[in-house]
Amino acid sequence: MEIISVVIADDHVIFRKGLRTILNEIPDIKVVAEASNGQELLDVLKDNRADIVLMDIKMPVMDGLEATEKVLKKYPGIKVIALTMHEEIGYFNKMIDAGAMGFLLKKTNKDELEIAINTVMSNENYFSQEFIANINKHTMAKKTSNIILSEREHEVLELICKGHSNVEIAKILGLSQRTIDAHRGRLFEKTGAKNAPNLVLFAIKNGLINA
Amino acid sequence: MEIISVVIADDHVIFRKGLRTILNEIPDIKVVAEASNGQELLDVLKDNRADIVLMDIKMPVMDGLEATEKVLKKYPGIKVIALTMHEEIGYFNKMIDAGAMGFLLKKTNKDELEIAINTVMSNENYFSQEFIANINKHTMAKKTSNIILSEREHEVLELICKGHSNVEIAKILGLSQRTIDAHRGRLFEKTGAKNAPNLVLFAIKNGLINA
DNA sequence: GGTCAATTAGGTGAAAACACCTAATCTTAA
DNA sequence: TTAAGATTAGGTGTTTTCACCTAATTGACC
Repeated sequence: MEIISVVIADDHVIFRKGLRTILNEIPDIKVVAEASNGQELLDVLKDNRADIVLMDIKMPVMDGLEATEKVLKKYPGIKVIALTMHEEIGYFNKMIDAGAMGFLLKKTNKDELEIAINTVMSNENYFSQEFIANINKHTMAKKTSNIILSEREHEVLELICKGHSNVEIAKILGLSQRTIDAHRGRLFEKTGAKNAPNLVLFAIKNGLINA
Repeated sequence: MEIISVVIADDHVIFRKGLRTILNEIPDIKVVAEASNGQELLDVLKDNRADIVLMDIKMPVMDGLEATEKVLKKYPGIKVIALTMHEEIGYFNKMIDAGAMGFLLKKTNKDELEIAINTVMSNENYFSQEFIANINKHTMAKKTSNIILSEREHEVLELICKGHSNVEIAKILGLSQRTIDAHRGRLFEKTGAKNAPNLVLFAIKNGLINA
């Protein structure tokens, strides 16, 4: 069995230390480098061969989404496992599109880390149980992933999230209230939401607006 | 100089490991125990003398707020330092009331940890720079930090965020619609929101609900 | 050239939200 | 013990939301 080289990308030094400590307890796994954001990750990968990147999503300078795309473009052999907080579940599809092969919650443990790393090393996807549970809940309820909003709908959604009424939005966009009403209705249809708060949550979960 | 005994309370094992690793690198500091929630913390304190508790706020079973109150009631000599994510800034005042003497962001480092621990050991408060900066930003913008919601208000807010109507919330809580209406009105007053979407954003920005 | 989706906009009407008011009860703190 | 805040609930009335319709225009795609 060969040694598996892991690079950690996370902006919290405490979390990196903890992850490194735990991973180094696992035989055949070695943490070769750490990075505190996507840009740093690209830099350290120039000097370090890596099999796995454990990637946080929210990072300053360059986030995990962009970093995943760039890393996989330059180093297609590297396998990216996303490490996400509960709240960032909305990024699931985006990270899949970017090429991530695994998804773990940050409250994971040594055993799951070992399983996840071994699974993706054999070219299979690994998604944590709790994560799948949440995804299913979302997809069941509102098929989050398939929803594609038009530009106008997106625009209206943003203004709704900011707390503007239909009349206000109409004024801002220079349209009739009835038009905004129609867009809103279509947003409800597409997202499965039944009122404005539902829409706000949807938008935040899917990273459509910055909270 | 005596050895400072530290207990860590956080539900993320990776974070605990990282914190322990970093703290053990500091001379005169020793991590004597870990707990994954408030209840466990109370249990481990029965068998371990502690000078400092590094306390996460969001924890299952018993959160950091309740745990801080109970710990300080039983062991008034212990100093609690809150370790918080960016989003939990809204709990600042509550933790102060509960008796926390320090506040650190989870993206802190070894040097700041050392300073914070030494500061509270000499009976002074320690609040991280970024934390103070954020508090100010919020207070400037909308006095976020001063806003303290009552239990009921918090409960109603959560249900509003989930997209429930007043009638539904009334049914869920077994109250009159008018009562929910009153609570909602008070939420508007306190938060400065003017409609439900505003409330949802407020709640998410202050970590009051999990998106 | 015809179909499809997006964008625009209107009518109607029920339901919900939101504003502004009073007021009783209860707990907690000064 | 009084004052303050939390929780409860009602009255009244305006505004907004949301549902369910139709329908014209535009641009894209096959």
